Amino acid sequence: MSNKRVFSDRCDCEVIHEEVVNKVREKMPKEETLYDLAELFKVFGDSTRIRILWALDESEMCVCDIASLLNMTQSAISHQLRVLKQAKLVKNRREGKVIYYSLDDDHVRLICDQGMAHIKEG
Amino acid sequence: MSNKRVFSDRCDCEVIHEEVVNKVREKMPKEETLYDLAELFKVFGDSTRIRILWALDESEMCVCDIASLLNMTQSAISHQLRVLKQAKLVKNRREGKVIYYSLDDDHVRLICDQGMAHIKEG
DNA sequence: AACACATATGAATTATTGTTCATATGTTCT
DNA sequence: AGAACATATGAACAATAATTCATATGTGTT
Repeated sequence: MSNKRVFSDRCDCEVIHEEVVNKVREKMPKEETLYDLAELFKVFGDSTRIRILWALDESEMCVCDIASLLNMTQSAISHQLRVLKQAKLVKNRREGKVIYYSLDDDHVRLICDQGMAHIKEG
Repeated sequence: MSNKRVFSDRCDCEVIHEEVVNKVREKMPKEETLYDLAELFKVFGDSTRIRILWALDESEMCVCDIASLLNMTQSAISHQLRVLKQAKLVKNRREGKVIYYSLDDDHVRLICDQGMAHIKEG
């Protein structure tokens, strides 16, 4: 076990286990990748969006229906659907005036299920 | 297919597919559960915390090591570790002055992996 | 007991983000 | 073309949260 101590730039304390830190550093994904991952989870990290995702897992729905279901304004829902779409979590199709939203892929359900499993253990 | 239209409280538009909405409403988990789920994902939704989780997946580490690895202050890391611990995503053990943090359960990895899978498809 | 060190924490500041309000876009129907 | 409706969007406001700074706590060492 190494106990060398090295000052780093912005850390006000010292590295205690340099070897471990170096080993872990090598295995870390690119900064950018982890940033993107955090951005993805940020999308799941809002109760309005989670409720939308959960609802769409049951059935495709139009914006008004979702707004009514969640008792929120059409505008608020529309803004959130945009966020979900940018994250490629939902897709939509148009049928006349009405736009139907649905889940875009299976990861959504898997991620939610894992999250639920964690909560239920509490 | 039902096309009844009903005004709802706070929605500025009308329910278009009442049956669908009612069916979905029945299947929705309790409001509180989905709130908790969102709170969980919120914890994953920060790049500092995601990097900490990823690092701890490689090896248990002390606070200084993590601070050094991520080039951040000890204080910032400590604050985030508290958030992670409250969410039961990490645990710690003391060895003298040093406190080692590690992942608390397997969901962390599974959730991260699903998230990564989603990103990589993009 | 005094000191050094690893970590934790409270308050302040800055940054980010969700919702609202007003309005714009795009579609259907007459 | 104009009216009605479903949805989208930009700006403003309010709420939340991440980091910093100063300092406190807890442990080991001399």
